[in-house]
Amino acid sequence: MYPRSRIFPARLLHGNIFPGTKRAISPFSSGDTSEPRFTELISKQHWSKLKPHLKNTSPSTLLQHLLNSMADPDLTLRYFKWSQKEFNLSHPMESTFRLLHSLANHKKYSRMRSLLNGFVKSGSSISIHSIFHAISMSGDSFCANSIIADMLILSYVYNMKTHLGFEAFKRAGDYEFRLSVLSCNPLLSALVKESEVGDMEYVYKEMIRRRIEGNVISFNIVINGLCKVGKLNRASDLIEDMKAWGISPTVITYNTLIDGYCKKGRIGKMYKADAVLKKMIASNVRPNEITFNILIDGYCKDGSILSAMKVFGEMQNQGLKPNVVTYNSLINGLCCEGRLDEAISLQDEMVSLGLKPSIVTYNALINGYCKRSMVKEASDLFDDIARQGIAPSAITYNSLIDGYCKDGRMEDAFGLHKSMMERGISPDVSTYNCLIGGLCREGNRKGVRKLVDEMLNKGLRANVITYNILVDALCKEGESRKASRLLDEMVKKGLSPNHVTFNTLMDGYIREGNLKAALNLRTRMEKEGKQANVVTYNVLISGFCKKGKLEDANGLLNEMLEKGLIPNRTTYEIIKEQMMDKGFVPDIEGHLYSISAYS
DNA sequence: TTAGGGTTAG
Repeated sequence: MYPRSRIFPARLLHGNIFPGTKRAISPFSSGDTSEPRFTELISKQHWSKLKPHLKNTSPSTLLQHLLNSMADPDLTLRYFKWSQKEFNLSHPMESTFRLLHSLANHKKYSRMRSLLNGFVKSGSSISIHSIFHAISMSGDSFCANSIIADMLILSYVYNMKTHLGFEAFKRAGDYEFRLSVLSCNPLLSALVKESEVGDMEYVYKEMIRRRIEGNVISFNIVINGLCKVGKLNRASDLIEDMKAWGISPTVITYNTLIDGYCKKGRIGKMYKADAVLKKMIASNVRPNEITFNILIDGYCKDGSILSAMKVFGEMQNQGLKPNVVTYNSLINGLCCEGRLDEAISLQDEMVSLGLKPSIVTYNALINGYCKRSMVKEASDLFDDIARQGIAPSAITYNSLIDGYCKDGRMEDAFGLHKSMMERGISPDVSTYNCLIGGLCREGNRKGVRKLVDEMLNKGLRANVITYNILVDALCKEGESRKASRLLDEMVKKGLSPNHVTFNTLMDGYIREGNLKAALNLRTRMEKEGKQANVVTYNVLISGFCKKGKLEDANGLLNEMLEKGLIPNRTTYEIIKEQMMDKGFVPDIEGHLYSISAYS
């Protein structure tokens, strides 16, 4: 059963093998009658009696002997753990894997997991290659090799060392270790959570190539990953693929795709989400509470409370009970539209149904008050929830801090920042973004610099929003050149500028009359795969208007409509104030009438 | 080991 003859030359096992160890004092040397005594001491955990013997023999030597003597792996493991702790040492990796092989051969899987967890936690800098080499050299059971490798990957993932788990997954192919869904699914899931969707796709493809049998959960995770990065068609196709593999999509599969359309879909996304719902029903998969919650939230975020309310009614017609999440989505939707009275009525309704508002409910309401400049009400609600014994979250603080900042009450905002730290809630990047935004509005450059330094000193990294705030502030101060340097800096730091970044800087160029720079920036943005959106068009149309190039502005307007982009209030204000009031009637057939709706 | 709600930027 043990591979010693193959792996370890005989002379290593039977001779005086360990440097500094004399044969005479080796506890298991041949003819030594004390072997049963040692195993007895270990099994009875008489460590104090065992310890004196380890003055002459190194703890690792004893471990080697236990492994060679084919002692009960439980006993060896017990000694392994005690000796590591007692002598604050790490046994050689080879011994660890010989022990793992022994445990695998006895099907002691939970013991293996715990041993591997310890190995992974010890954070050794040994390469995956060396580890896998050690695994294959310390046992001759092909099956045990694979089980150890599988569990090792799982340990990496559980200990938040996903990159090592991924590396091990890649290398496992070279050693022909056969992995299973037990490690692959958690690895796929961790990669999605860490936004490493490219790596997730690699794992998925390799699973197929290596014939690792995935299950419905594997597909659900991959579909979720694809949805998170907006690859909705691919996600949709995968549902067909899984059917072809004989795996039936579940309610979770469909919910994931519906949520993908709600959150990442483009034009007509709610129509597409609804189409998935219909397909799901046609496949005899019944929607559950979560399906309805996803749709309700989707309609709310799409600005259609009316549709959300219809779905809310349909959900109840189907005999499904709305829960806290359902109400939170609706309350937040109403708050975002400034319909606070209705939001509060819904809160009353949920309480009357026996549902307890959560911190998420209160955060939505606090934010709603702040957005309508009702900072007093927001702050009263903040105090009220504290009195109820509900712990505010970082988001609660951030919402109120932002409310104070936008109200110009920077002292109060910093007071809350201080008190959140006193309560043990760490300010995050959003907290700093709110405060930095407040100081920018005041034109307090020195304060901004100090705050950015404080944030970085805390180990927090500026994100895209931080940069966008700073870019905007510089543009508003007429320093678009400096702002463009910030754009380069963020790219250098590995952040990818988004629509807001480009549109803000474009707006800065337009303010300074530099239409050419704005148009160049649009080209750069599209080269980077970001198509102009409504805000981009508004900025550029306004830029042309300011230069008196109304025909060009009209051309852009048509281009925007042809792309299916829906003009917003700002678009119509530009049309009215910068075109029509100047006697130019834009040629945008059929769309002109909408202007009256905004005026 | 898989799905849903709350904060910050144009």
